Amino acid sequence: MMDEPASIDPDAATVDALVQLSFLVIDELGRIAAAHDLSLTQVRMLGILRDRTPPMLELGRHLTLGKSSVTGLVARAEARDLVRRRPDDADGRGVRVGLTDGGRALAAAFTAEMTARIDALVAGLAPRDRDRLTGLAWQVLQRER
Amino acid sequence: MMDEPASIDPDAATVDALVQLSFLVIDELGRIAAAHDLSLTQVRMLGILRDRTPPMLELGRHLTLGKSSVTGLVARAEARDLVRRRPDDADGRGVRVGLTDGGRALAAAFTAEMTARIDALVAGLAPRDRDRLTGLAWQVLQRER
DNA sequence: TATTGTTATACTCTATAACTATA
DNA sequence: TATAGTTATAGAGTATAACAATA
Repeated sequence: MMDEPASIDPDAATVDALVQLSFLVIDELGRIAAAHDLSLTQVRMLGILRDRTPPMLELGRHLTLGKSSVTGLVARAEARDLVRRRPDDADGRGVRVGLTDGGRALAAAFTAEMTARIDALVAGLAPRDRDRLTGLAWQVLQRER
Repeated sequence: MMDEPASIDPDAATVDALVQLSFLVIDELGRIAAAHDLSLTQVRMLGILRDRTPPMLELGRHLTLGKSSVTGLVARAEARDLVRRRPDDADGRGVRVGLTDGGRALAAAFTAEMTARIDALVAGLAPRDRDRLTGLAWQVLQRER
């Protein structure tokens, strides 16, 4: 559930450790986001937009959100001058979303704080162990694509 | 941000891998929860209540939620017969929250599905690597207490 | 007075359905 | 007719402030 004691299943310890670590990491990200008055969804949106200016639907696909959810998300971010909506030149129905300078700065600030915080989390590990953890996490991620 | 490319910082790869893996794990848990019409918060609450019958404020402390948030959370779960509220014998102001049989069954079902899903995630790792990952995750968690 | 909990209120996030404008 | 997006509406989650009852 997230604070299970290890039990009969020999892999329960693995599940446990992974789930707890994941909650820890996501909580940290949420805390950093909240300090900037952002939700994790807003943060993810800013991250996506750093190297793209997608139409609304495509942005929604990246976030696994329906189009009306994206409308609201973008509207709130636009009200804070973090993103901008422009009509799509190629498609008269389309609207493309892009970062403003302020949005870009906020995304950069978040990334910096996130890196510092996660680095601090693994600071207790020996460099070799840090590399092992990175490699193992990567292996798990690779199989999920 | 969650899909950063590795870059200058030698530890960026570690941050990246950890954040992405965490989002993956939490997303999976969210999917399982959603399949049972539960939010992650509801799931966490059920997990906490498996071996406790705490007062509202204490439940809120476990979830890092304010008391009014807990009131709503518990009210919705109570409406679905997952939890029950009882006056606290020891404190006339207090209300204790506990699982119903249905809530307990749902918590157990969730745990089983979660274990299966996370096990599947790490199924690609050699047993020795799985143990290493578990140990490393644990090391990180230990230092955070 | 301090503490436990609920109520009132408000805002974000998400979803479904109906609607508009363009393709 | 199909697609891109918005609007209307509704429910969950969270927070703050005001309030009730008990300590």
